[in-house]
Amino acid sequence: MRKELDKLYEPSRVEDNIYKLWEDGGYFHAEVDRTKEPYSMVIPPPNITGQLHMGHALNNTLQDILIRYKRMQGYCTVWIPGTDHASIATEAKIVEAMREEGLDKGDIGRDGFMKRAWEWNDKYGGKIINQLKKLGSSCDWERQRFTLDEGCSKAVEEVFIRLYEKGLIYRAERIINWCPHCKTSISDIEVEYSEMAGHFWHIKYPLADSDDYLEIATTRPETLLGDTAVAVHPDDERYKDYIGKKVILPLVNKEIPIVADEYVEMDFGTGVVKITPAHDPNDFEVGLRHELPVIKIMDDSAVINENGGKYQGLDRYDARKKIVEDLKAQDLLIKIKDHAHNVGSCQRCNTVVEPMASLQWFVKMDSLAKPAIDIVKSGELKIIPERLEKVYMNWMDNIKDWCISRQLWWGHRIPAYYCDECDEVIVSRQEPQSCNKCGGSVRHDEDTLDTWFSSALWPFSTLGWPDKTEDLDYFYPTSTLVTGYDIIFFWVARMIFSGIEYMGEKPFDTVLLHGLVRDEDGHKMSKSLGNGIDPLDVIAEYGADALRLMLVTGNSPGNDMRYSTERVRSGRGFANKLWNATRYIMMNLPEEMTEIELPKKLSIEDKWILSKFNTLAKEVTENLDKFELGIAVSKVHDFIWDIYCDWYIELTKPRIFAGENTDDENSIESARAAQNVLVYCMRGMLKLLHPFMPFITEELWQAIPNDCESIMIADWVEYDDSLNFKQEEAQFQKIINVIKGVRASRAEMNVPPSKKATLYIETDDVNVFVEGDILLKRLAYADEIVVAKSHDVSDMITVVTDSARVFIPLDQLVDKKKELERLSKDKQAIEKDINFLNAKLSNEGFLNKAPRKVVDGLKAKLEKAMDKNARLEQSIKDLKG
RNA sequence: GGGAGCAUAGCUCAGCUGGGAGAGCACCUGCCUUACAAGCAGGGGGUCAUAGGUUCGAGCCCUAUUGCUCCCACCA
Repeated sequence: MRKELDKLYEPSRVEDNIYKLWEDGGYFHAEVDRTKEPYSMVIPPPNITGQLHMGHALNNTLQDILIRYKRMQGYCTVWIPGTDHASIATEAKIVEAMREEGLDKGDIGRDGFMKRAWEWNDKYGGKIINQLKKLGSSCDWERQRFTLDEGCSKAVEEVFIRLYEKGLIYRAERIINWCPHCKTSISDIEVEYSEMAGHFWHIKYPLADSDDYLEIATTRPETLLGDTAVAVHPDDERYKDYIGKKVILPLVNKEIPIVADEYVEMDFGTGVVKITPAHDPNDFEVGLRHELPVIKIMDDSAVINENGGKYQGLDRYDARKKIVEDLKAQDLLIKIKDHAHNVGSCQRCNTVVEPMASLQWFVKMDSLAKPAIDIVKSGELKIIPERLEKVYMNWMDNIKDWCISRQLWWGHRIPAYYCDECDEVIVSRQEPQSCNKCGGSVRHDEDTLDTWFSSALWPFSTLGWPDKTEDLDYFYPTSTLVTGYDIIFFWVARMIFSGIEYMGEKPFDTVLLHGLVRDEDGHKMSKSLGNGIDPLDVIAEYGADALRLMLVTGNSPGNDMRYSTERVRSGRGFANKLWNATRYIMMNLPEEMTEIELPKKLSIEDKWILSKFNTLAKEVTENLDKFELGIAVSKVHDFIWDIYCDWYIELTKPRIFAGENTDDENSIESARAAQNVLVYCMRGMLKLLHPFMPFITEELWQAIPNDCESIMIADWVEYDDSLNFKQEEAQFQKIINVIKGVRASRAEMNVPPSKKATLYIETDDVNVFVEGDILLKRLAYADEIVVAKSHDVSDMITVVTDSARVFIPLDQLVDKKKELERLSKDKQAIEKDINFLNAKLSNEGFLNKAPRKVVDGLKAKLEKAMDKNARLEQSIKDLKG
């Protein structure tokens, strides 16, 4: 007995089982197969602290569509999953958890902390992986990786050492961004700037040798504690005479020089700038040029340190307040002006970052950036959409050295060792016993590396690098990288230069960038706003397929989209539609029909749909190859709903019902043909839809007669030229036009379907309409069809198409005046068309320059319009009698 | 300061190499027609932001303008 399908599709009852079937069947895993073309992707590894959010859902839906499509096409596919240790985010969470127990990092020490962190990873790291499965992601779970696992760590260490040996990694004192909350340095791109209302404090800096003073404007008065000079522009006439003299630093009462530096802009502020080399990147540069001392005035928590004199121990903002008060008291404050300026905050914790001079590790970017620019410029590595290439280029062109050391414990520890005796720096794979220069004792660098340092290696570290593995050899470079445009700098760019540097080859052929998923009102979904929608809730209520469909429909590369419950619902509606279409097939399929084969004798509507399906398969394939996923899925959706369900299924009903309980061989044969075509097209549609909606298509595939045992839809749809029936398609369109015309007329007059009528069809295509007799009866609500070259009738409702006139004898409804009005209206419309077409076709410029195809298309249209017009004229004449 | 995107039906958005404007939802009318009322049939609704230009032809290409959004940048 066949499994009977329920009336409603309930995704929650099938999705988990289906996923298990795939996993158990090893469907997602592929060993290297050199007889096949490889297609590989690496997942953007979600953070172990993370919860699946809509961004992940979109990202992984797109990837899953691509990998399933390629897998079906017969590529040897691999999609490598994994997670990111997310050093700063994870460490922050653990510290927070510890705080609740009344502990801090110092209490438990580095080893104790690491133990906790690994426990955290064991406990929560797998969570998001399971959530990805709910979405249907067909990752190769046997190849799952973690940025801190042994292999990835080995890759990180190898890269660090190689770059160091090449002179591309160096350690130096530079101004870095310091987060006083996370208590670590962060890189430039981890700082987010926002405009804030602030002030300009105009302060007197008295000259040392006179009563005169210089007026200085600053937005951060507290930094004056670290001033070691003031600067003016060398060409500034106002201050020329002051250069080389000294001012007395207010409150600190220390003499500092007045220097000339072109960095100062004469037109801005007062034209005099205080120089605080330890707390401003520009001032740091000025300081280097003038050999100024670098005085740090804050500690790790942005509290004023011993260099701040009486302000020591005050938080930076309290110090600001106090300093302003003191300046005022000493009559050194000239004025306070409102001033909006950009303030940088830590991307993780939103604390205002403090620029600070600090000894850190950096990656030298110049030589790494160049080939990474060239490879995109040359088109060897494609970025989709193309316009985002500019964003990439702009960043790469202006790239600065990358601060990679972090004062955190959760991460890859920097493989550098320092000699206590002679300050020798040793970078080595193995911990040295003693200094190789002086024999003194060494200590390991306390710091770890930026999380993105390890993610940058992801496309090859996951394939086994630095070992020469078969996976690496076969699958690298990977094929497509799918990620959000918001991490072009953090990740994409760094993977590109890393791939080129270490592998000598780009990390992927194509980057497919998508946008953000916003909430229904267009706002960014965020935890702090509390407007995030949990994909798992959506999946539980509507099914993963519905969510996936919503996410991919109308999605175009690089564009943001809005989450829409309404559209998820229509996704579920579509799943149900497909479910019921299959249900219809199975309800009407004889039990003994377990295999299908396209019959030799196909009716006109069979050829019509097969031909249309064939075109669909071709187009969808083309769209997918161009990464036009949204367009592809719309086409499949529309075909299934509008062509297959609304037309073809209805067309099979009269044939299938006629084939039941009868001995008539023709009827049975016709019913069988319909059944075979129904299943044939359903198979094809399920295949085309499978990458987008894998669960329901799999479930239905197993319900219909298919050529596989249990596991999937193994292959993609092939375009089949023998199924191209252009002529039948055109002919059948004539029948459709008549059906539509009749329905429209009847609807206009509120005639219920239950009221049947004879249709008198007047046409030159008698055979076509005779063949469509049985269909017309059902779909155009007729009890009888009379087809002839001409009919001599009167007092009937008239429907005119481009190939026929149809007369409907609904006597009591016929109102000559109204009929005339309706036909005249039709005629007006068609005349407008004809005028338009004639105008175009008599335009010489158009005839000479437009492509042949377009001209021919319009000519054909004109011909049809003229046909229809002639019929309308005839009918109007008849009516007027 | 530099750069990018968006502006199309009441709402949310497609529109792939320029060839007579599309979908979903909403709305109106009629249908429980033996797959589906989460449905079916029929229908209304758009100066494609504005102004120029290129072209036989522009929602699409060019220029300018307006409005919204985003990214980048050290102006103290």
